[in-house]
Amino acid sequence: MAKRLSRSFYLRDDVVTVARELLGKKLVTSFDGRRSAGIIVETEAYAGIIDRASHAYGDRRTRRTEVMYGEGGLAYVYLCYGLFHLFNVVAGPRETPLAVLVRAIAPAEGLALMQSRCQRPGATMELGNGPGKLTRALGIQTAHTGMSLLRGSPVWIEEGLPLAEEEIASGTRVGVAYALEDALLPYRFWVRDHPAVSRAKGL
DNA sequence: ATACCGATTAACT
DNA sequence: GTTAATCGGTATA
Repeated sequence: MAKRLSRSFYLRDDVVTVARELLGKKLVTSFDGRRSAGIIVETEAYAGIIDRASHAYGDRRTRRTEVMYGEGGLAYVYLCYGLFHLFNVVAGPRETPLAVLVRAIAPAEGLALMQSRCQRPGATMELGNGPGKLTRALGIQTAHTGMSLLRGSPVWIEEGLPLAEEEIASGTRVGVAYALEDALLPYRFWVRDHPAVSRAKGL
C-alpha cells in the first residue's frame, strides 16, 4: 500500500504546480473497508481571491467556501447543478483559499464497486472521465467536504504513476466563460492522449 | 421572500 | 447541436 501524499505537498501556495503534480497520483476511497481508486489524469487550478473563476474570488467567504480558507490537504466538495458532487483538493496555508478540481481519473482499483455505484456494468474509462462522474464512482459526496486527506480519513491521495514532462498537456479550464480574462489562463492539466480525460463541451 | 444560475451529464433531434 | 434534470449559493428587496 503506497504512502499518502504529505502535508507539505498540499501546503505549497503555487496552486498551479500542485494541480500539475497531482496528475498521475492515485485518488483512493475506502468506506466500510471497501476500497476504490483511480489515477488522476486531469486537474484544474483555482487561484483564490484574484481568480474570477474561483468560488473564493473577491474574498467571498461563505459556509460553502470556508473550507478553502483552511490548510492545504482538506477536501472541498460542492454540489454543481443540483446533481453533481465535484471534488477539489485545498492547497496552500491557512487563510489562502486555493483549490485544485480533479476532473478525471482512470479506474485503478475496485472496478466492480465503481461500476455498481454508477449502475454501469462493463464500463471502464466512462466511470471517471468527468468531474461529476468520478465522485459518483468513488462514492465521494458533499458530506465529505472539510475532510482531511492526511491521516486516518476514508479519502486520500497516494503515489501512483510517475509521468514524464512530455506526457503532460495544459490549456484553458472548462465551463468558466463567466471568468472573462481569467478563463484564458492555462490552468487545466491533463495526461496527453489518455482515454479517461473528460469530454466536456468546448474542448 | 423571490429570482436567477452554475467548475455537468445523459439523452435527445 | 439542443435540452432537461435539480438544488444550494448568491444577489436583490
